[in-house]
Amino acid sequence: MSRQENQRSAPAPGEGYGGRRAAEIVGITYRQLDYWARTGLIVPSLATATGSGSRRRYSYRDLLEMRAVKSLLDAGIRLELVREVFGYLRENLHEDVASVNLVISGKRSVLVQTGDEIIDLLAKGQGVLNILPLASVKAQVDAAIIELYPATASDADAGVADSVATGTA
Amino acid sequence: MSRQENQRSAPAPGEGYGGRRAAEIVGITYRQLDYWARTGLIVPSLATATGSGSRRRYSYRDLLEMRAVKSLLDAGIRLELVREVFGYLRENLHEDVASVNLVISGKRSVLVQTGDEIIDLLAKGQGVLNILPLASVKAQVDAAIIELYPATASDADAGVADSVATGTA
DNA sequence: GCCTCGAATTACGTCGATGTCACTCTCCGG
DNA sequence: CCGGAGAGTGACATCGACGTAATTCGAGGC
Repeated sequence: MSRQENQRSAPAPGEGYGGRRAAEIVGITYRQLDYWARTGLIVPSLATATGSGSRRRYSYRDLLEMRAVKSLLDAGIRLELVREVFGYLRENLHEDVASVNLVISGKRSVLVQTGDEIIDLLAKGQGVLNILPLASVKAQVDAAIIELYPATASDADAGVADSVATGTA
Repeated sequence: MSRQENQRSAPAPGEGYGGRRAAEIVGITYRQLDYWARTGLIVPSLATATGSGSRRRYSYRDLLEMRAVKSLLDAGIRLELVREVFGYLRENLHEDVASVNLVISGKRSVLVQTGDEIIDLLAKGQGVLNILPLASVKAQVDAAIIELYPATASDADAGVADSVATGTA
């Protein structure tokens, strides 16, 4: 939406991330990436697969989404719920990725900034709250890129390089 | 642990809840109750099954635990994680059920009282937090008992009858 | 333009968490 | 003491979310 990243028939090499690379960076298996792409959970936005032998191309933003999915899975959340959430998340996710928490309350999802809002939800809501700090998602992706492919680390937009110093692997 | 509720060979009729009843009150299918009992997730504490034709007997506390499980499932959490959590929960669950929140942070679980503690966990933790208010669990069980079987409603210990007024079904 | 390498695809298997259904056995009332 | 109702059991099927292995086919190097 900001750069010239509309679907191009031939993305420049080195632009975006291939399937295997993306899976490695995010920390999932290739099979998961493939399954997610086929079932429409995370479709590569630079280039989708067009048959055997073609290449998927994932944007940096795609990596963030995939990492968010993995974090939710690691937290014991079913993929089914993740699917529902991401419909909402994609519409409401802007550039302020690093300062927002995703809160899943039953069927609804909200993006909140402060912890006080969470306490509000806790007081009013009857059920379970699932909270994902998006800052950690970005930090983990950036750390993985730098560790695995330092050359392409420029994809992470500038100004957040300081928050990566915590990643250790 | 407080009353004389050790395993008795013949529990008095009307004491505790049978399998079908328990499932109805908690709001799960009988198959789920059965599966949970077989796999050791929630074992009826008054009388376990001893073969075809025998009867399971669930205590009120069992109902609370099952309702907690259902709430977590409804929130999109995998049963596998629930199993891990309940090992901890059973050890640390006291009479203050109505004022505590269960917080699942990765592999660890904690019981917290105030919302401030949750914000602390949010700031320090890297991953997802799952929060279950136990008060709502008790409220839902009590409401269901009163609506379905008002005669046996004395099983819910006194002093909480006021908190049931919110239940509507 | 061909050839190979790597990425996608297909086919098949698996495992957990149930739904369905027929069957068996215990308990309780008559 | 006997019969039926109801509760647990077993066998089988299902569905999502992958794992594994073999197969295919586009894309870039020569």
